[in-house]
Amino acid sequence: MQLNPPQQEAVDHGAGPCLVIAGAGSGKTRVLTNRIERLVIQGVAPWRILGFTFTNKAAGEMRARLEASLGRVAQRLWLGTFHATGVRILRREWEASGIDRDFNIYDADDQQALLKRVIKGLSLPDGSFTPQSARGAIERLKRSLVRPEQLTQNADGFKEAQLARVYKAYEDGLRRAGALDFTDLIARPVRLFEEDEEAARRWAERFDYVLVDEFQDTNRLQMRFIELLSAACGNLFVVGDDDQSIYGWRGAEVANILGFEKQWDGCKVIRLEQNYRSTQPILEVANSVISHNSARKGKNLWTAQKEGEKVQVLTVLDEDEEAESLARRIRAAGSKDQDWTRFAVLYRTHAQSRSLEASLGKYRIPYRIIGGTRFYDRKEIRDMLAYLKAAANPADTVSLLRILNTPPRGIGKTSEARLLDLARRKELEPGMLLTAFPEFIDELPAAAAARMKDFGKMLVSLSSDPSKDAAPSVLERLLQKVPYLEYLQGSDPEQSATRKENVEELVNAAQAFFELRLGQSVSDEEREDRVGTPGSLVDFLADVALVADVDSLDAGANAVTLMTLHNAKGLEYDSIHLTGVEEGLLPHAMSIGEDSEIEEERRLFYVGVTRACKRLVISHALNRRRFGDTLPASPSRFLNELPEEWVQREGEELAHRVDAFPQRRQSYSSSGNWQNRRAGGVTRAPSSFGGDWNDINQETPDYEDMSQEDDKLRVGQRVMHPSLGPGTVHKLEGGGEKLRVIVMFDKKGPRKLMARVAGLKPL
DNA sequence: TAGAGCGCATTTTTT
DNA sequence: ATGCGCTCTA
Repeated sequence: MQLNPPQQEAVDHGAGPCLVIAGAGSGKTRVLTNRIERLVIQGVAPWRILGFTFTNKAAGEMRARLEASLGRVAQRLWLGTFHATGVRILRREWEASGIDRDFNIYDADDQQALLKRVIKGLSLPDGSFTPQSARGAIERLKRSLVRPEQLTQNADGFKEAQLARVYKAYEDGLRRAGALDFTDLIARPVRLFEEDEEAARRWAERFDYVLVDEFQDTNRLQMRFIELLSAACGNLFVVGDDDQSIYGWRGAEVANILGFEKQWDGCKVIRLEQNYRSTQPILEVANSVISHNSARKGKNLWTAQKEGEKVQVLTVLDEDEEAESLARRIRAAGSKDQDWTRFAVLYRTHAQSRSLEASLGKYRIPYRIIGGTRFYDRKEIRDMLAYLKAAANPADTVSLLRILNTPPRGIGKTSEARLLDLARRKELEPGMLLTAFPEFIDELPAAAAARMKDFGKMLVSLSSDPSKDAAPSVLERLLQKVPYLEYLQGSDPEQSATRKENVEELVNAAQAFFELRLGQSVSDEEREDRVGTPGSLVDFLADVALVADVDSLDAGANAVTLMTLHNAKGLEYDSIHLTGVEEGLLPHAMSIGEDSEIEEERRLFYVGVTRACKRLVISHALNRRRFGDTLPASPSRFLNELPEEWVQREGEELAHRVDAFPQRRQSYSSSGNWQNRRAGGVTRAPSSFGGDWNDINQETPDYEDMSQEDDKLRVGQRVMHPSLGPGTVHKLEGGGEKLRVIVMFDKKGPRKLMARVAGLKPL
């Protein structure tokens, strides 16, 4: 398909700043990829092009497309999220930034665990901060590049002085654990550039073209980052849609896009208003609703697809009926060709997925959920990762405390408190006491001391060198040494099966990651951004830290997709069911009041509507369960903003029935059962790593057998290769003449070799 | 120290 | 409804 004139103009834009206002479905991804392609073809070095995307997945897809047209050079493009790019820079600038080269990344959960400990330790008056509120406040400060010392000096009032203390202690905690939080990943490079002119110039001069996708959702800090990195070339090309700005709560500033023209002299503005995705009725609905917003550039999407069914608006009695009717519709529409990937069900909050899941399960429609409790957020996975992180870095106190007594090993709260106290007196991290200074532990009561020393030994034995040991091997050793699976068994039987599966998934993910690295030869330049030997524990942990759930959305699974409106950004489906369009939910109760917040909710609605290609069903229930009991719900104000000629309403008469609002309804699904369906129905992408590892035998290596099979090579043996250097045997495959060996080389990472010709010498 | 039992807040959205 | 943190008992 050919580009239309404004698209072509954007692709061909030369030097200088350019703002592309790209309406929903107007082909902005095509514009971005074609533009990068054009630049490279005209001779711009790929590594001098810097592109920011909103998710890792978007970056991956863009790179894949470019690889298809440009070939391998596309791998050298700087394409990624702000966070991933920040990490890349920090891996090279760790010294100048005053951080560890192999810094840890703390996510929201880790941050809160740390804050909880910090707040407790400061003994502030009557819980003036919850971990959540402190995290929010600190994040805002970091986004404005305010450091703890500055806040301490300029604290305005008692409350802020308290916050300054929390902030300071939190930063100390991060530093001692060698960790950065998400915001640091951008704030630290920005701070470096602002304080070190030379570094700022070095990095700005690295890039000839800077491109930003989803520009409407950038915050001030990210904007600063962009400015600094494009300062030398001035070729800043941003693409976005002010009507789709839905991350204001996370600090995103629509002002970045609304004021872009003014900020950048000689900025070219291009508008993409032809929509290639949706039919006319859908677009009419979208346009009509969004026109009620005032803070916008204003545009009118149009489509050549004049045919199309009207948008349906359904009134139903309650959420169970909503789920039921939606499942029936999907069943009817999808049973012909059984292609479930064409359908998506959207909602405002994750909690709404429960009844939807129940109905889909009942009708035997395969589905998967994006987000919610993300894979890497599950307790069992976090526990496993905490073990791995603590093994890699015992000073990571957040991880260490998480697993100190999980599974229970007789180190309870009292012992933990004593350990922390001892650590404070010795000015060492608790993990360092346990792993490196066991003699100090003897100062504690004997019984607990013995258990702690055992724990420390176990931790040390997991990996002799985390930056060289293969990630899957360490994980296997962990499962051998810690009776974690047995511990799961103890919990409620419904859940324990699922949890075990999840642990297996993690083992698979580690394995897949290792196999992915096996196939990659890493250039010296790329190695600068990496940490640890490819495929090693440290490498794995660094990769896992940045993964979000949308990133693992596996297009292969034939299933209906369930997700929040936020997760749906950038995606499209033939048929969209937009559920729970009620006051209090969309717009959400938390955002009713402020006009600007209502407008953001309206944009969220708009995003939902514009995901649909052919069919859009919007539903609202007259009763909704909240916090356990059922309350009446009124239709969303947005439903009054629809153009009636393009809409077909159904079930409206329900609202006038006397019995539509019963005092209190019992939930009629037999309680507790949806868990079951969830476990059966969810098809989870195995991991974020797309590596092809089918040809690899996944069995757990059997150490005994291997040593009998070949007396020279066995798993775990140290070997020397003429050109690849020293390494450790990771796995043996096949036998006799065909014996192949996977070796984890200290410098080069994993390689698969024919044993007969590899010329390996045992060490 | 661990597990049971009770009261309480929780649900907005996520890189 | 559920999950967490707190208290109390074995």
